[in-house]
Amino acid sequence: MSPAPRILVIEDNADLAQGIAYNLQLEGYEVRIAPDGRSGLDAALLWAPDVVLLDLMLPGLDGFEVLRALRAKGSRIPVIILSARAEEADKVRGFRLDADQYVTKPFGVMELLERVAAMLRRTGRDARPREETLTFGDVHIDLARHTVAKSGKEVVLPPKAYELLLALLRRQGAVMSRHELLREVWGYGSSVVSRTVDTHVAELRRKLEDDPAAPRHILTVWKIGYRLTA
Amino acid sequence: MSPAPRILVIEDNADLAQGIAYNLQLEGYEVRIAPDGRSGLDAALLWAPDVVLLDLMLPGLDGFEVLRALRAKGSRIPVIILSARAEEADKVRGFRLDADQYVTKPFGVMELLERVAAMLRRTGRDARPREETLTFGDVHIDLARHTVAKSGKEVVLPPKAYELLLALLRRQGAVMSRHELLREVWGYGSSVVSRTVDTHVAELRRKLEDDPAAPRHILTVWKIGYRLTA
DNA sequence: GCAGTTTCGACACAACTCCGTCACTGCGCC
DNA sequence: GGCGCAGTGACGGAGTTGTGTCGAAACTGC
Repeated sequence: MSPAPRILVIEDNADLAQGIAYNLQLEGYEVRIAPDGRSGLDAALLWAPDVVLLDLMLPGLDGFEVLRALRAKGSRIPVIILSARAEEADKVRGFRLDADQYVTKPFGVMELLERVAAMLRRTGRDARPREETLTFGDVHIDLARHTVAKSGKEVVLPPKAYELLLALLRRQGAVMSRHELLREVWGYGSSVVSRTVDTHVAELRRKLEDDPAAPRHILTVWKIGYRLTA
Repeated sequence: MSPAPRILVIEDNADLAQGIAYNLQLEGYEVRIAPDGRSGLDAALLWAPDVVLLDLMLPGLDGFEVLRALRAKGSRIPVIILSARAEEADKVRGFRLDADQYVTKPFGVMELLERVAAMLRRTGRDARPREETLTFGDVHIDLARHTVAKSGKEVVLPPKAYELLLALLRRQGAVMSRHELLREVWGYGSSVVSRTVDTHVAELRRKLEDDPAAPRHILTVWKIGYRLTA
């Protein structure tokens, strides 16, 4: 097995960084955290990560400066910018400095993982003997092609439903509360409270269960949330 | 073994806080109590707990303000709100401020412990070599999946029965009075007096004992309460 | 502007909780 | 050892709570 892809997270908010790192590690990546621009830049140059997640608002050297310095040194490491500001100006500025992705906070973990995976696929660094396809029951999910098939027949899932499915699948077997799912898929700080999750779960059941009324894989756990089992 | 997860309890009711702290310590957590909003906020920022339990009605700085201040400082520590008010408005307000859980009083200790454990599991801070599965006889309980299985076959337990089972299991071997069980599972101040506990015990026996009429694990201790043995 | 998607409230329904009643069992007292 | 008393087990129905479903409104990307 070749070495795990390395992800550098440059983010000053320790809790957020930990959360991201944890989820990346779950995926089998090697993760390092840099709490400020200076150490982030050093790590990016010395540790040779395969992807950099870069917060824009950093103490000292800010994200833009880190990115500029990085490119000035000739590094072409793929950079995914994490930003609280959704402003167009920032986005343009980011891409001009050759950022590869731009994710605005709050973002869902699933979205981030998807982008990282896509990035690694693109650069060919994802050498892990990684299953590109997940399975439960007679449902197959092709991560690279972003498609879902039930007993060989392709099923079209809209973005939210797809991410919800991945979130449930990632914790295969474990219960996840509605709120937890909201955080993973919809992003932290999401204030959605109502039947939203249920609606999407219903959609998944409708499209993926043999008998949506008596689900065998996507199960509800009373007072707790949902659970997916193979 | 890595350091125990740290739990900060911000709660002005000393008895309640002590009770919660005691039970959390039993689980192996390091616990600190803050009796008001100001000291709670300080502790949350300086002591760096892994989870914060936050009462809403506090002297001085109230719970909402603490949470807001905490988030404003960029902290993303998971917060579980403890509230006497069950009103929807509060709940929405709490989630909007990015609370992670919302538990309304009166709550059972088991429920709280479950939520804390789930929270730590999610953030990956729970590095203790923690059993994810409990066993007695041919019954297995998977905490992460929130499922119970008897000789391999899954048994569906409603929330209260599940919590009751956990409560009994936690004190494996020791007798627990009905009153004690009420406090643990149903919450302090619970004034339930009648056959409630018995009913749920009966349900557990019905679903988990080979011969519910001659229980071998969930035993009655006359005039005292119940006891669970392996 | 349109088609597909997402959100969200309303309502019906299902699951669960609780508690009273009654029968029964274990225990002590005579 | 029988008798009465308290405590427990079993049962079922009323009430509560949480979930599934549906449809309309808001939104998004093209």
